[in-house]
Amino acid sequence: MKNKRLTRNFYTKPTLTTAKNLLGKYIIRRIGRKELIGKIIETEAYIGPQDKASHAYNSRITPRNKVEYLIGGHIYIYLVYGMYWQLNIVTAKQGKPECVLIRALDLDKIANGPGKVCNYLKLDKSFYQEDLSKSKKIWLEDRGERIKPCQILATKRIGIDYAGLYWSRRKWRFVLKN
DNA sequence: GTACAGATTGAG
DNA sequence: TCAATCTGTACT
Repeated sequence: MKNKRLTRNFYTKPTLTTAKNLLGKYIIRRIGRKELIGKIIETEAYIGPQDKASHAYNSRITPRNKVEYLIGGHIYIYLVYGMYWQLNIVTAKQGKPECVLIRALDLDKIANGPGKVCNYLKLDKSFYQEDLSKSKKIWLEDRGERIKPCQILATKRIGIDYAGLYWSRRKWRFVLKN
């Protein structure tokens, strides 16, 4: 099967669906004439208005999170703890502040953590609001790998205990087994 | 202009 | 288990 760039309609599906669909897909980052390619092996969903752990909880709109309200396919990238960049992919339709955090990639080395993902892919603020369906610098491809439901592990989310047990225990983190 | 909290990481 | 670390955000 031919490598296929993911188009807009991949990103506009329900967020939990897209979070699972993203597993096993490839992220392509072009730097000049080089390409960095990594398989997505871990994702985490954030569903804005209802999700206390989300920046868009209670439909908040700030200059930082406003891209979450755009139609799926845009990049939401931001700095946390003053040191680490977090790569998110905006999902769902326009007006719905939902996104998926890319937590881990498999490149030549394993990027097992959101901060490392951005470090290895050399992503920073300049990618804010980049459109994955059009960008020449970064996009996603389906390389024909079939992921079976039994390969997907759903676990509780990470690093958001402050949001309370109810939200931190939601199994919205998806890991690709091996 | 200023206070403040954080979707992590790596060391112990 | 736990603290380093510092930018962007939000509010005055």
